Amino acid sequence: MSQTLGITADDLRYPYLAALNEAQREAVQALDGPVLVLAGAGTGKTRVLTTRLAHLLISGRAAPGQVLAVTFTNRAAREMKDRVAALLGRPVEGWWLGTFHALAARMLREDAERVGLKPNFTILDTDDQLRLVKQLLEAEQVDTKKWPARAVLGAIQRWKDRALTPDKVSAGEAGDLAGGRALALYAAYQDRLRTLNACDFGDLLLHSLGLFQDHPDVLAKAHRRFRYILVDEYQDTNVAQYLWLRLLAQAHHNLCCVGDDDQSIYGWRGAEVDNILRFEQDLPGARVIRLERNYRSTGRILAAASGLIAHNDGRLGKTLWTEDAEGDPVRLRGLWDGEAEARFVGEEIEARQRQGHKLSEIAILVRAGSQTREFEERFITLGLPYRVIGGPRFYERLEIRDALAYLRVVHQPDDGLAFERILNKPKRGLGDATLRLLHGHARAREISLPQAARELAGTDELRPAARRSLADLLADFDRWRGLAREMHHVELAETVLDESGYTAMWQNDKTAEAPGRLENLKELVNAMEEFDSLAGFLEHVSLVMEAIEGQGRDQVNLMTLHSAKGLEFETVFLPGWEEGLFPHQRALDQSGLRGLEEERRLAYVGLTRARRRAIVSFAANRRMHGSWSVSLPSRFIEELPDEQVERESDPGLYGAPASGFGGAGFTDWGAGRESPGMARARQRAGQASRFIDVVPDLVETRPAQGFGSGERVFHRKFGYGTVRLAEGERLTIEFDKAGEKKVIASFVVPEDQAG
DNA sequence: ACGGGATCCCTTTTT
DNA sequence: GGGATCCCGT
Repeated sequence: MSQTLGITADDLRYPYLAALNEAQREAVQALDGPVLVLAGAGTGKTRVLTTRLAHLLISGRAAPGQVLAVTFTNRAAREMKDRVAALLGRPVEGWWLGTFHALAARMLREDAERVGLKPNFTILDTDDQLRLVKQLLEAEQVDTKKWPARAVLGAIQRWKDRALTPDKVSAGEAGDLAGGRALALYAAYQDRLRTLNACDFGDLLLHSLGLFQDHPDVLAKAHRRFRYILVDEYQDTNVAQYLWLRLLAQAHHNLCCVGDDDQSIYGWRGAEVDNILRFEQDLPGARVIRLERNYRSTGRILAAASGLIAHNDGRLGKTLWTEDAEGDPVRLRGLWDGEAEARFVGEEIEARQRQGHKLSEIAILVRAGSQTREFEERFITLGLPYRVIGGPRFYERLEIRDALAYLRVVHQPDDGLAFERILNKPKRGLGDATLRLLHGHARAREISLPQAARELAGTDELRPAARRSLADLLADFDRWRGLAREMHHVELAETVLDESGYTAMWQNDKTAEAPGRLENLKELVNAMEEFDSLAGFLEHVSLVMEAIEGQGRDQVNLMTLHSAKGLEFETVFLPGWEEGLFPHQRALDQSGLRGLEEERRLAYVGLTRARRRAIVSFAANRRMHGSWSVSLPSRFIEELPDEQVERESDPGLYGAPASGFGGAGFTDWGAGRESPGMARARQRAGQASRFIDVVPDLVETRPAQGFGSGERVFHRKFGYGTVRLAEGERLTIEFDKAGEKKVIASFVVPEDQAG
C-alpha cells in the first residue's frame, strides 16, 4: 500500500506510480473487483488507464492475452497502445485492446456459425444499410416521403443499442413508425442481413451478446480468456455494450470503468448515462474513485465550466480543482452577425500569431458542422492555415467505396449490396430494369443478389445484351476469385480495378475531380500493402473508417464540439452560443430537459478543452438555411458565473460594457426585442430579412479614400497590413504576412471593410 | 438509360 | 445557401 507517508516498497518496485497523484495511484492499484473511476476533464484519465494496463502486466497479475481493454474510437485504442508500449519500453503483443466493435467482431468470427453467419461475413457501412432499408420500404410499400429510410434505420439502430432483437421489441415501442410496419421491417432487415452474410455495426455487439447468452460454452471460453476488463469513456456505453461487459465480467468481477458523467454527449446515438450513474448499485462492492485534480486549465476556466455544469441535475458530482494560476477570465463577445464573428475570431487569431503562438494550439469548436464554412471563408481570405477535423473521410469517398465493393464481392460472393453498387459501374447496360428483375428473383427465391444474377444469366428473362453483359461480369468475378488464391492481394486489387474497366471509367472522365479520384484509388491500393491478406484489409477498412490526415503542419483547428472531446488546446474559441443553435433547437424539441442537459454538457466539454484561454461569442443576427434570423444569446451564457467572465460585446449588444444598456444581465436584446434603432430599421426595411443593411449606427462608415499612417488595411493578395507611409495614392504598407510593399491606394480597403 | 432542373430539408458521429 | 434526391424529358 503506498500512502502519502513516505517511500514504500511499491514505490521502488513500480517507479511509474510515483508520477501519479493519490487518487490516480489508487485507480491504478485497485486491480480486483469492480472499480469506477470518475475522471473529470483534464484529470489525467489516459495516464491512469495506460499506467493501470502497464501495471497489470508489470506486476505479473495478468499476461497480455488475459486483458480486455475497450475503447470507443480507434484513435483512443491507438493512443493507449502507444502509451503502454512507451511505459513498458516495448510493444505489447497478443492482447485484446480495441474498440467495442473491433473486439466483438473478432470474437464473433471465431463462432460465427453459431449465429448463422459464415466467418467471412461482411460488415456493412451506413450507405449499405440505408440502401437495404430503402429496398425493404419499397417492398413493403411504405410511403418513403412520410417515413424516410433514415428514420427507420435510426429506429432499428436505437433498438439494437438497447439490445432489443425484433422479437423483444414491444408493439407499442414501434408506434406508427413506417405506418406501423417498423417491427416487420426490422425483422425483414435482419433476415436480409443473414442472406447477405453480413452484419451492421449494431449486430457486431448484438450477435456477440447473443452468443454469450445462448451458448454457455462460448461465454465460458471468454471467461477463461479474460481476467481483467478495462473500459474507457464508460459514460458513452449503450445498453448492449453494458450487457456485453456485464456478461464478460460476471466470472471474476474485475471490471474497471473509466468515465465522466459530465461529458456524456452521445445520448442521441444510444449512449445511456444511466450506465455510469448506476454503476455502484449494479456491481455490489464497487469502488468509486474520483479524479478531481485538473492539470489542464486555469482556475477561472475551470470555475466557469463548473459553474455552468452545476445547472444540471442528476450528476454524480465532482469538484474539480487546480493548482494552476487563476488565469484570464473567459471572454464573452457579442457580435452583429456571423460574418462579424468570423472576422473577430480571425483577428484574434492573427493577434495571437503575432505574439508567436502556434496555430495548432488554437481551436474553434462549433455546434454544427455547417458552422465551419463561415470561418473557412474568412481564413482563406486572410491566408490563415487551418484544417477541418472530422470532414469527409477517405473510405467514404465514392470511388473508394466502389473499389471496395469490387473487392468485397470477390471476397464474399453473397455480398449483394456491394454487387449492386458496382453492377453498372462502369456502365454495362445493366440499369434499373435489370436490377429490379434481379431483386425480384432474389426475393422470390430467398437467395443473394449475385446468386440471383447467376441464375438469371442462364435464362432468357433478360434482354440478350444485358444477359451477355451480366454473364461476362459474373465470369470476371469467378476468374478474380481464382486469382485471389495465388495472387498477392495488392496485385489482385490492381487487376480487378483494371479488368473491370473501373480505372478506365475515371481515366475517360474529363471532369475536374477525376484525377483526384484516380489518385485516391492509387492510395487505396498502396494502403493494402500493410495488410497480409484481402480479408485482413477489408476488416480493417470496415472497422477503421479513418481519415488520412495532413498532420504536423501549424494550422488552426476547426471542428465540432463532439469531435473535440478528449482534445485540448491553449486557446479555444466557442462561437455561435445562441438559443436555437446552441442549445440546438432540435435537441430541445426531441429530448426536452434531457436534451438540454446534454447540450449543457457539450458546452462544458467545449470550455474544458481550453488550457489558458476560452473565448465565447454569439451573433445577434444569423443566416440560417438561407434566411436571416434574429438570435438571442444562449442561456448558457447567463449560466456562466459572472466573476469568471469578461463581457466585451460590441455596442448595443447583450453583454456590452456598461453604457446605458447595463453591463450584465439581459438588455432589451436579451429579452427578445430589438433596440429602438433596430425596430426603426426593421420598419423601414419592411421585412426582417433586410434590416441588416439599414442599421447605420452599428456599421462604422468611412470616407472612401485617404489612408493615413498607422491605419489597418486589407489587400486582396497580401492580406492585412498597417500603413507606414502615405504619399497621396502611393502607400507603403507593412503587411502582416507579406512584409513591406508599395501599393496603390485603390488596391486596398480599410481593414473593417475587408472580406 | 441517363442527365438535368426542381424540390426538399436541414444536429451532433463512431464503429 | 446548398446538397442530395427525385422525377421527368430526351
